[in-house]
Amino acid sequence: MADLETSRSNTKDILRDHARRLFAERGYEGVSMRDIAGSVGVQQSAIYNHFASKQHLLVDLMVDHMEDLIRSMRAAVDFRATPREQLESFVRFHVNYQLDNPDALFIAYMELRSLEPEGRETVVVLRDEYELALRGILDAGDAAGEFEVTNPAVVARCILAMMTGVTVWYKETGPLGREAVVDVFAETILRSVGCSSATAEC
Amino acid sequence: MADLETSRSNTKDILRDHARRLFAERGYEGVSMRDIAGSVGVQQSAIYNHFASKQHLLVDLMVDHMEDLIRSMRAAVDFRATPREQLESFVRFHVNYQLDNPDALFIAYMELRSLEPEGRETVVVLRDEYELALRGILDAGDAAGEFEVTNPAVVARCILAMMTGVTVWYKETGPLGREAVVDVFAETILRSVGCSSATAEC
DNA sequence: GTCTATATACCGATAGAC
DNA sequence: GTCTATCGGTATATAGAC
Repeated sequence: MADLETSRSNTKDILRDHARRLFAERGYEGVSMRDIAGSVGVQQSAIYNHFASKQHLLVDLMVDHMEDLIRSMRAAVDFRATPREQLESFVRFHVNYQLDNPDALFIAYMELRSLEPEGRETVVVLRDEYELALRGILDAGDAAGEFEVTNPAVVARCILAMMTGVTVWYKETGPLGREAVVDVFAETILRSVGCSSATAEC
Repeated sequence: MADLETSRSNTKDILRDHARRLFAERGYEGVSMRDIAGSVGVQQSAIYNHFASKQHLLVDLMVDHMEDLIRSMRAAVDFRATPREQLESFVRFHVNYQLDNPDALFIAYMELRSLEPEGRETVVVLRDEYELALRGILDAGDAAGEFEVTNPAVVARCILAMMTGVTVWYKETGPLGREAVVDVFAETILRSVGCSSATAEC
């Protein structure tokens, strides 16, 4: 299909790319349809040929992102491995994904409040699905005696919050390389569940 | 001073309380001066008797919050104690403060982008001061051999992100008590620096 | 599918009466 | 110090020419 190859450069996709960046930078409420159109180089009314409203544009971005995130996570984590290996894979996947797609993840985390009830419910279901995958790893590790986790539900949210925050401060141009950051996260999080690569426990 | 006793119920303080809640719920850009005034029960123009602009109102909220946060942290953490005790005090203080003042902390974390350069610089200095206090504890513990921290600067930010995220999901009315949440944070974070109350190491 | 022009509503901020 | 009234500007969304 030739269409698939050129779909990345059609107006709709370009609009999505610019809207994603602007929403992440200034927030949904802080960006106008004129801002998005101006960034792309079209008139404001042209957006309505591709999205029914500003709200539909936000929902489109968030749902597509969550579906891609879950799909990618499932491809990156081998759920037949040991809980320790699953957790390390999950963390390394998530931090890398976060650094590759900082805007999409930041929006998914922050702009739930800007969604009207219908779209909000759809996104929350997807977010819970992702969170439950991590919680399942913690539960399994706890049951197998590999981890020491007082409360898997709380710890899962702590771990996600810690990782999601990385985009707030990490700059690719800074003194710290990406691999080093990923390593620190993997080590810190494995330690936090009582499981360190430096100990014999795991 | 009788003035101090009644200052909590004057119009300016009431405006601050309502603005803080609304900014946290919908974001700075998502709240209008009419929204704030309507919530308090005055006309929009009355706000300008107390704050020069919407931006001044935001800066006022953020600076006051950061100063109170730092003052309270210094009162709660005994910097003559061992690094382990300092870290546990810091974490327990922060999570409790976060649960007592979820809106103020959420705004300080999220609305830096809504600040114009002048106010932004003021708030960033205060935020760095707070972050450096935590980083100092990690450095001291690392130097004393009590902690295993690969990169104190990164870990300090991880710990803060983890704690700041608690307000996103924690509901006081939920199944988990506040003390239990604070305990999980203290335990998880001490573990993440290679230091657990269950081990002989600390 | 993009344009210009416009409808309708709301925005932050100010002026002046009381 | 709060009110009513209003200014100039911008918001989302739509209509209709091309």
